Amino acid sequence: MSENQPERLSQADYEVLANFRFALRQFTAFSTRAAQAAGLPPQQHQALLAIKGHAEAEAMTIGVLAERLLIAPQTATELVNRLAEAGLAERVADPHDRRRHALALSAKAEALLNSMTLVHLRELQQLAPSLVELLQVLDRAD
Amino acid sequence: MSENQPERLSQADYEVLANFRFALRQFTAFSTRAAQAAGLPPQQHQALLAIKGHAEAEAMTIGVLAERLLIAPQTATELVNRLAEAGLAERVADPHDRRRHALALSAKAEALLNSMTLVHLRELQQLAPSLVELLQVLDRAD
DNA sequence: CCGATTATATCGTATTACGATATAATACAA
DNA sequence: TTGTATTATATCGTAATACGATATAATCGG
Repeated sequence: MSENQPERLSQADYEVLANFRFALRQFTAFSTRAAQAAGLPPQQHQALLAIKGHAEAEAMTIGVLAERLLIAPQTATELVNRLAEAGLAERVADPHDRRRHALALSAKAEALLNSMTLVHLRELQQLAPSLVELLQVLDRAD
Repeated sequence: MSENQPERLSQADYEVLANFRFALRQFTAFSTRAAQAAGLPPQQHQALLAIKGHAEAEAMTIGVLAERLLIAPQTATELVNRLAEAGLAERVADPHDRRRHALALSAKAEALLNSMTLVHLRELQQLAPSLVELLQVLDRAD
């Protein structure tokens, strides 16, 4: 790829890809540690972010949450159960379609997510340059 | 962050971060599908890449594999057991330190990893522009 | 108004990672 | 050299969580 000949891979190609995956793992490990330090299983943090970070126009439902987290719908159900037990989110009946359950964050969840998001954005600002460089090396023809 | 005031987060900040995580999930989901289509559990694919993509100078051992995959050493042991059972890698006794086990890929593993890596690099070349843009939005002061 | 579809939920199970712990080899100090 | 700490890998039991199969309830389309 470094010579734009997709058929032949050099050792460097493997190394760049391996380094990219390592960088992604480090970021998610950072995120996991930050969530757990706040008393939050990482997937619950992801759910809070997905709910809060959803375009305000559309309603966030169990099904949409599943799509955004790339998990099966029944897994999203279970995840929302855990969020509810932890007092972080609750189901709000959708008056127009009583099959649907919209999701609302508690004040506690908003506060947690606020501080978590600050920390994550800062971390990403640190990581961004090297990630961008890795991505550009992947793309480079030389 | 979009105004470089780390104390206040806008809705857009949450959305950018949520979109970034979504993009990462999509990439790992792509990778998982590609691995499983090749008959490989995704973590075994990661292990092969980490072994192959390790700088040639240093030996790749169980412990180093654990560091690169960000897993506990005993988990790396179990992973290597599975790789060995699948005929993808084997332990090579280190003559200088008989506690250490170096790791060597089989021809089958090399072939699998070659085609997987080609597909991954192509996918990343597609994804790179939007990932870079997301990262730059995260960093932007406006 | 009825069969098909959609949204969510329940239950049992499988995978896999880890904590606690064990074993073997090496390092290093006295 | 010998004894003890340290390092590298391995074993075992357990816990977390995601999914397949399936169920239930609501809505849609004709």
